[in-house]
Amino acid sequence: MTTAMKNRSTPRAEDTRQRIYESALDLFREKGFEPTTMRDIAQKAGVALGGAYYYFASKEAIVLAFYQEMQESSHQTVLEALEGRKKLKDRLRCIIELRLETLAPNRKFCDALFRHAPDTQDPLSPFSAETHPIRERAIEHMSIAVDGGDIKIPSDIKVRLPYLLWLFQMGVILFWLYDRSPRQQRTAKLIDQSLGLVISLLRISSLPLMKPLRKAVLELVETVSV
Amino acid sequence: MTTAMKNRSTPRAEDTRQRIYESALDLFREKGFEPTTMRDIAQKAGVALGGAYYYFASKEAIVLAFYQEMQESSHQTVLEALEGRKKLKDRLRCIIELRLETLAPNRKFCDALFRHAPDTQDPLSPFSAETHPIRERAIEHMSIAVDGGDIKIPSDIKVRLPYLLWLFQMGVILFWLYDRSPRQQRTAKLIDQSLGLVISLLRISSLPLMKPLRKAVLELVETVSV
DNA sequence: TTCATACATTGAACACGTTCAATACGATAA
DNA sequence: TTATCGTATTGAACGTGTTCAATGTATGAA
Repeated sequence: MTTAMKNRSTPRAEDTRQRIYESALDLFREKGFEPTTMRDIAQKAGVALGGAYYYFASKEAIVLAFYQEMQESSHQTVLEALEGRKKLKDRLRCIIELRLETLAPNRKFCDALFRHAPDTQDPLSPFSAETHPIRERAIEHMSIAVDGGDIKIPSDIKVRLPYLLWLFQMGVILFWLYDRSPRQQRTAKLIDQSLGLVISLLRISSLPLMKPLRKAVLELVETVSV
Repeated sequence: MTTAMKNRSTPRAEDTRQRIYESALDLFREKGFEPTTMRDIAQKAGVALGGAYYYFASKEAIVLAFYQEMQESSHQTVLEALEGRKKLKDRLRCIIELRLETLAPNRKFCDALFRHAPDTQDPLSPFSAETHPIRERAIEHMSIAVDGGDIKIPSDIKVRLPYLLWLFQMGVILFWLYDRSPRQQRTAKLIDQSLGLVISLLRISSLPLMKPLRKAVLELVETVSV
């Protein structure tokens, strides 16, 4: 949608779009998503109210544009950060912490991203068909992290593991968004503990004894995610 | 809040409140939460718009009242349904299926319950202090299910297990709410598979070998839920 | 009966996200 | 230069959830 619009758009239009986008993010960062009104955004960008809707389908679509841009611009950074790290635990931690660092200045409005999350039909849901490309790239990071890691993954769960790790990451982000503890200490603790658990589970999952359990988990994942 | 109001209220007022409540639920069931307007509700109840707000703090508060009422009225039913069932798997399935049956006619608007779920500060969140009493009763059901079940639970996880099972139940409900498959077949599958997995995990967790893993899980739960 | 008071009810008004018909603009063709 | 046409921009208007000052109403005291 965004791209299609870009093709036909004047440089001038692209400029207006950018002004609206950045005004919105500034205000979101300052006041949060809900307290910021579309009238605020339009005014700061120097356009009429309707102008904002010419470039963005809705207020939430602006946040989605941010989500998309963040995902795209993070690709290279993630690859570089993974260089030299061999332990899977470090590689996963690396991805998650990078993401939180990027999100940190935008913590006040990112909750809007999860507003319609469970509704997979909603275009703005992280699980929707519309956000599929964004999601795939995030999952790809997990895939890379696993492949270059030090832990042997049973072949049967290997296909779904990146998706599960992405889910895990989304959970951490969600927790972090609403973590009111000073300096988000609880999130730090959560990451430590849950990463340890994930690694333990992955190690254990290789035991021949665990085959039936692995299978049960996989079937469940299939049911949930198809 | 509701109770405090009840104490001082005239029978006439209680009648008005009930009319508003039932009109709202009727409309929610028919059209869903969002498409139903407070003006619709007021009109159907035969009061002015402001009247609805005299009895309910917000549109979502009406849904919360429903949630509360459902939880209260389900207590006896759950106890009776658990009678005679010995296998933990059956006991858990029983509770979950009862809940889904109760929710089924209201499926169209229950998504409103999860709208602010992750924000534990939001009074309407199932995780908030305000909804603590409702939550506790639901968790108590799980406690009863476990206690009367056929599976020996390690003492260290026994305290937190009911809470975890409640979380599990909430997850199932959330999945069911957005399950578009015919007759919600996917939810049925999910319940079967996940219950099997839960039981397997509980069995395994008793093995002495699993002590460190149990501990790791417990610490994580503590971090998340404090 | 009359008044006082607390409870109950009203509907206009507000701010919001969103829509849309009308208009301005700017590049291209004549 | 002028006319044309698709793009860009405008702001009034709509329907929404919510607020609130004003008004009505019943009940108990005098």
